[in-house]
Amino acid sequence: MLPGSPAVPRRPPPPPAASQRRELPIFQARGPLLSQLRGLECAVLIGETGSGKTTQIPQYLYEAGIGRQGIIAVTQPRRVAAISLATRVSDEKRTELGKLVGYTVRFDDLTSDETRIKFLTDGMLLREAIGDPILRKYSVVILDEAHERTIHTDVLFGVVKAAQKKRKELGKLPLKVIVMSATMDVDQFSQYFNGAPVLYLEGRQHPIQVFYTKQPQSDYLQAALVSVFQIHQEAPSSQDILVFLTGQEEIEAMTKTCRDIAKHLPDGCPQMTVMPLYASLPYSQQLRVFQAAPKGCRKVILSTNIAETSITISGIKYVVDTGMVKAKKYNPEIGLEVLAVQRVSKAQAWQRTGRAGREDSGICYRLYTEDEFEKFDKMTVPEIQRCNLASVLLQLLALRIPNIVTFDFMSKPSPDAIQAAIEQLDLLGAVERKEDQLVLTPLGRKMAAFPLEPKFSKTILLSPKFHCTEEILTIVSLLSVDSVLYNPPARRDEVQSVRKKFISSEGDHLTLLNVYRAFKNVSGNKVGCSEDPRVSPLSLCLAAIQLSMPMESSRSDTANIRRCLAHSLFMNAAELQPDGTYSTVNSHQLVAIHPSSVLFHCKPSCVVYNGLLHTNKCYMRDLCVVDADWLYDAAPDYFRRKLRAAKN
DNA sequence: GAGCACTGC
Repeated sequence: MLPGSPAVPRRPPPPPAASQRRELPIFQARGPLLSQLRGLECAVLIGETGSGKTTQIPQYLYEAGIGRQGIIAVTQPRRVAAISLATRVSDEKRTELGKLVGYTVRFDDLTSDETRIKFLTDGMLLREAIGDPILRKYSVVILDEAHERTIHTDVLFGVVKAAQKKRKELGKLPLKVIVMSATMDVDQFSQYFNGAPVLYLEGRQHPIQVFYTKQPQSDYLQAALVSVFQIHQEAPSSQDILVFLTGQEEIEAMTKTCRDIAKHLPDGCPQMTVMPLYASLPYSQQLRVFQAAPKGCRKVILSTNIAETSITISGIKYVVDTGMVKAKKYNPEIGLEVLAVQRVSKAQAWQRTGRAGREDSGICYRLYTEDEFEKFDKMTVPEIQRCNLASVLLQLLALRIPNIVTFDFMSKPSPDAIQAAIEQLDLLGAVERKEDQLVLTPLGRKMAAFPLEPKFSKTILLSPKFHCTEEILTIVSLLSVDSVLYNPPARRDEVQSVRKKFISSEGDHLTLLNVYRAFKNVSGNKVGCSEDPRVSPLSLCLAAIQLSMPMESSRSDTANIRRCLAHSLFMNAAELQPDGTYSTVNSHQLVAIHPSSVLFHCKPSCVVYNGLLHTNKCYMRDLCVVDADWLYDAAPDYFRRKLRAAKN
């Protein structure tokens, strides 16, 4: 019921002595590697997992005096990785974390004037670039895990390339760029960085046998179940199994089925302990996958793609890959996110396979035929080509990029997606045309200061007008933490009944506010007491205070809060139709209230929502009941245009 | 009428 904890970094194993650092495969290559890197502006470094590249390269550079004039930055897609790597490297250097070696992630900065090796999230370096587009603090930027192609890494490619060029023109200290990746996309990286040399590092991956099915499988769940129990009957009980499935619902159902079957196994068959693993699972339950099963008992982990990259489990001998993943696509025409079960890419399949060979040789069962595999896409489509670009566009404009359409993307987003993002920012009042160039308005510049989606930044910035800044800050903070109302299928009734106590007939935003107020009372009035530091009310308050916003409370007047939401979410409005369905004001799309909404069983005549998600149906999520009049007041021009369009 | 991959600022 209450906020679940974030993935707190686990303390890494004790630092290896200098001799152990020398045993890493990469140590053999130290000399030649350094002499090459010393002379290069750009390099692409390819290394398997376990090569030690992420922990050692920054140290080698530092020890060899390369880049000592500035800071060596190492970016990571995930906070946990940035923090644990910094901890690891500072231990190896036998220094205190935050001195020579430090890290910066959102709301958590452990660096000092002495810091020379800095681990940070890719998004964080991008944010720093807004204040300093040529990254003058840094002498070296290492973009790690580049093959993951997160939207932030992709934008950083363009930013560091531009910074490098600019610094050269200005005759400043050169910026060295090192792209680190697993064995894919090599040519693309090298080409993009003007033919940068590719250096290969030996890994320490163990051999993995890969098996395909002989026939295509019509039911991958059934096939997975059969595989698990076949392995279970044949393999020694100390060898654990990791199964890749697509989502929470599916994983919970399969967990139950496996447990039921495991209860009725024939004599002589080992015990089995089945554990689900997905991101919205509370942290305490996620932790269970790291505990070794008792002797004579096999661990079977049923996971989403979270175990592909974010969570590494030791002791996995068998991987069962269904070849399916649930992933988001974005349709810019109607601003619709589609979440659908689809085939993985070849790269993803290899990533999954690799999870079987971390400590010893492994075995991977692919529940598809080799012919099917050959038809998979080579790479996963980069995130920048399948999501809403409003946030990124706002950041690029804050970076004063002269022209978004000609920005040097490694993989260009579609013109439609860029256009949709421009329109979205225009509706929010964040952009304007000046001398035929798109620039931020003063409001847009303030919006870029918040580490939030533009529509939520706008809501906060509007809140003083409605005298409800305190409430809006709370609501926006809670919206950004997905575990406030943790709701696993098994405990759904229980959660629903608890939530009933706090339900507001005015919608989900106000229900969240009620929950928070109740939580605050029982937990001793600590503002910002959310266990999840990612977006705490406190940290957003700080951002608001920096913009000198008055911290007013509307107290029991919820109409003002709803007015404020209507004024910032007017482009996400839907009206009840005579036939009982809902239709969006913007594109007359047929939509429904998501079952997780407190308004699911209600029929308010007019609502605004945070976003649409298409799964089996097109659902509105996070709704607030509003007056139709407020919408018109919020954006008269917009609604006049809509009316005209409707008449034509 | 009935359901939510994964990150990140």
